Amino acid sequence: MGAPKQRWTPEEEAALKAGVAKHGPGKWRTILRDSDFSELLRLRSNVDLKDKWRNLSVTAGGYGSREKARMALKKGRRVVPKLTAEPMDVDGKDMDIAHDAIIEAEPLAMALEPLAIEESPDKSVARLDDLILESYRKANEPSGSNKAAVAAYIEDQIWPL
Amino acid sequence: MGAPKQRWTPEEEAALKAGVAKHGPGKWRTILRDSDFSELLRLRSNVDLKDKWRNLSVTAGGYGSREKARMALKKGRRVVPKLTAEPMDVDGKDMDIAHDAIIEAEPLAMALEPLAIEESPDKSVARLDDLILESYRKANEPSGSNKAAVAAYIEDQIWPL
DNA sequence: CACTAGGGTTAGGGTTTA
DNA sequence: TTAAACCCTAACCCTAGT
Repeated sequence: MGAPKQRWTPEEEAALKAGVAKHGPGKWRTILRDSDFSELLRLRSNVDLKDKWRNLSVTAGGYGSREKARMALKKGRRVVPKLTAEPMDVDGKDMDIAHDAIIEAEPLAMALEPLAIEESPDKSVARLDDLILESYRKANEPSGSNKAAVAAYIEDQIWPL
Repeated sequence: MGAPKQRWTPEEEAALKAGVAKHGPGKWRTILRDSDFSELLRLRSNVDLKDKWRNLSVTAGGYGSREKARMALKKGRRVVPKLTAEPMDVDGKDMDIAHDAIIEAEPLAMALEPLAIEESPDKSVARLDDLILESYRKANEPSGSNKAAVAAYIEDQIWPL
């Protein structure tokens, strides 16, 4: 059998997040070709990136950081076979939209000028933009410095757990 | 207040084994959809099949109740990234390997590859036949139903003359 | 033909039950 | 206490649409 299963390392995860911050979500192949990330993500396909980003979006929805309302579920006697492994509505669509709004609002590469923080009632949005800018400023200073560190910086600041 | 556990019957177990022999391990949904097994496994989900197969694999290892061959597995790293449209290796070379593996496989549940039984009615069928019977023999005893009849039924469904 | 989006399925660690 | 059955969900697959 071919693929045992590849768990995402923190470095890969950070690289993906930085890549999305730079190019925007949906630009998986672009992120993969970007020399800033191609090394760290060399073992991942564009589809892998897409799937991982989806997972991140779902878990970032709050379940991950503060999950405890789980044991409330009760189990009933099964009468018919479980049709599918969870049809469940764990789609996370809402979260995806939120993320897209944040990231796509201003792909980092174009956002070197002061961000047009038109309104953004959600303060987390403004904070996010600042953090990305700051981290990339740092990234460009020490040439050839550790990309993973930069990405990890972004990660820790934005998605702390 | 609990979910009543539904123990696997010998018939279900035999159907699962036959299904794996026909489609290979990991094709749980395929096995479930196969009309040869859908009747017997109508109360089981694809995840149930997977879990049961795992249990069988552990048991087939021959470890006593006091042995535990727990998670000694380490995570290997994939060497090359999976391509978007990965070309599957279906040139028959793998079939030979799989065939050998099956013949030598003593813990039945260890490593089976899908076999194109319908396409290649050769002597490997007889080998498989023996394996299924053997594994079935291992499955239980006392219940009133006729085990041999069940096994014969399954075999007839899979390998009709 | 290459890529992405999104639903579906599997793998494997964790949890519960008997 | 243990093992079979069941749960959770990240990772991976399939495929329509572009």
